[in-house]
Amino acid sequence: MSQPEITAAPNFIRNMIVQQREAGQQQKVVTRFPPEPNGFLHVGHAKSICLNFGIAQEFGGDCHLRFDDTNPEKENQTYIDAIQEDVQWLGFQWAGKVRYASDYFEQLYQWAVHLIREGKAYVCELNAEQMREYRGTLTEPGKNSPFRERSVEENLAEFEAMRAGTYPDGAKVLRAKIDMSAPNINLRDPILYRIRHAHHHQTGNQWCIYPSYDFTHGQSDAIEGITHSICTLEFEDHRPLYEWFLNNLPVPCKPVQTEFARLNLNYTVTSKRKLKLLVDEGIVEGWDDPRMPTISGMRRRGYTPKSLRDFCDMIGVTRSGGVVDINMLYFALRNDLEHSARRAMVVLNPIKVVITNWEAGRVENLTSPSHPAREDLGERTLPFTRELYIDRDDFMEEPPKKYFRLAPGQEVRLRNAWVIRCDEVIKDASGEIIELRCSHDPDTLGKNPEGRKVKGVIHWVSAEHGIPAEVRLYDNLFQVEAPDADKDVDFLQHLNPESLSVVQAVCEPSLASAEPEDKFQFERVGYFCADRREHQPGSKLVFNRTVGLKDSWAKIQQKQD
RNA sequence: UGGGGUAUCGCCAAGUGGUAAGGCACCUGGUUUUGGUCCAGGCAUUCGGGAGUUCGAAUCUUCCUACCCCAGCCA
Repeated sequence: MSQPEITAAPNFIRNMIVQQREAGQQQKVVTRFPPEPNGFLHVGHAKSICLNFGIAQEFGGDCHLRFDDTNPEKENQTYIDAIQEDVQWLGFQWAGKVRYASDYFEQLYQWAVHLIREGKAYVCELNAEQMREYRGTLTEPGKNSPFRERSVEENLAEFEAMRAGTYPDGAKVLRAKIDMSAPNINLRDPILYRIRHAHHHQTGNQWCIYPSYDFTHGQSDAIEGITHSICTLEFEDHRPLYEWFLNNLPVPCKPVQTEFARLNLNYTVTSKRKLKLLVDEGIVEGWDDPRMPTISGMRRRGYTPKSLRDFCDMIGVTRSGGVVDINMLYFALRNDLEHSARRAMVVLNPIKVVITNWEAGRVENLTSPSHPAREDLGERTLPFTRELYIDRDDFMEEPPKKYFRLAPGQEVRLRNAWVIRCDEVIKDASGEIIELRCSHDPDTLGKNPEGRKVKGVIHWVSAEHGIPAEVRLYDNLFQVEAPDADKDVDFLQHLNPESLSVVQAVCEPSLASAEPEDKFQFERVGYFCADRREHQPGSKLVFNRTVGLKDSWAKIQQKQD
């Protein structure tokens, strides 16, 4: 059986590259994925990763991993390590070594000096508040800084003094001299360098001035020979500035910036600030909490790299900003897991069943394929005994119409085993059902009973052989489609109080040897993944619910209500 | 009210002057020892709105409307 392939549709960026190649303009393709190491990567980054690495792959080019590390106060090595792990886990490998914008600090400094010499940059001593006033507003032009016309010599000396550590944080900045009345605010003499007496994770205490994003990104692209600098829409306004630097500096080449719409997913927040808040406030257990839309969270939840890649292929790449339905993600997930996950029977909410016409002590070792369509996955043994557990959901004392499961006097198929009939319901003093007494039809193993149709099939586990496991049932972290849509309502108000519930389940014995990150379909229930951090084979079993199976019975029930 | 963008089915998205692909979701049937998977079928006389050009427009022109981004010494 082959797995259905989801292939990337052509998009405007790929089309552009194809056209460039046909026109003989751009033979080589070099892209880059440029995260700032100030947080963990999330599903939105996955889209960018798949795009940048995917294009390089498709056109036989390279994709670099470059940390955009120009703000030492917010960045650290933990993020750098996590980001690399995430990219590789997703299935991509960058060309050459990991790169850092900070590798280019000296070159950037020299280029800043070049601009000063050309009379295109100056040291400004306006403080932050004054700077804001001078900048003007969206509708009013700004006005020139009183420091704008300093001499080249003075600017050179001042900039050198900035680098030398002569001034405290915030005292002065280096600005480009462009146009304070430009309708595009980014062109109103943007800041090139600011003073930050901070330790940098890569360059240590070598620098106390740090270049801004705008002064760093395009030039870094040029240094690396990037041909296509792909970024999200909010940087579109920066493109004139990106090009201004490339046009005014002796750079080795001129990369071209192209923007696409970032991913929005309903029931999800994808803002680093908000994700960090969830972590810092202890609302989730960390960046890799299985409820987080971070790549590491999704990994721990049980997503496969392929499911994420498929999802990115499905949603496409455009310039129109929409909101993708999370069901698309779930589809890509289930689609991959359906094919790759081994099957197992696990009872989440056990109720005891006694097979009255089965001798105590008798054990029948039944077997079942680990996957209905993949012999290569082997089979497992399912011991059948007099006492079993089934799920409480699979029994109803007063079943509604179309309920195919177990009910008094009604028959049901035990998956991979016999058909049983419920003869008696045992309750405790409070009226709660504690046991079902059933009889099995010994002539129904591997074949249908004669003369009657048994439609329902339920899963079960031997009470004697079943093994306990902690099962974590995850659901959406937010209960509304757009948690951060309303600026006046804190997005935390929309947290789903039932995003996690923990149950003690009983598993079929084969699960005892599951390794961390092994993925299973608990038949009729959903897909589960042995927890990467806490699951211990043979001793402490911990499974995370990745996503439930589609449940058409639930739909029927809803309609009946 | 300045600048930059975007508008095609509930959602994503092809389409670039020749008469609306596909996927998700949803709905019908069929198969099935998972109410899963799979299979078959259905699901935009219409492309944000108006006017115009044309034999012919989602695609061209024009006017309008809605929404998104920008006033960090963040990226």
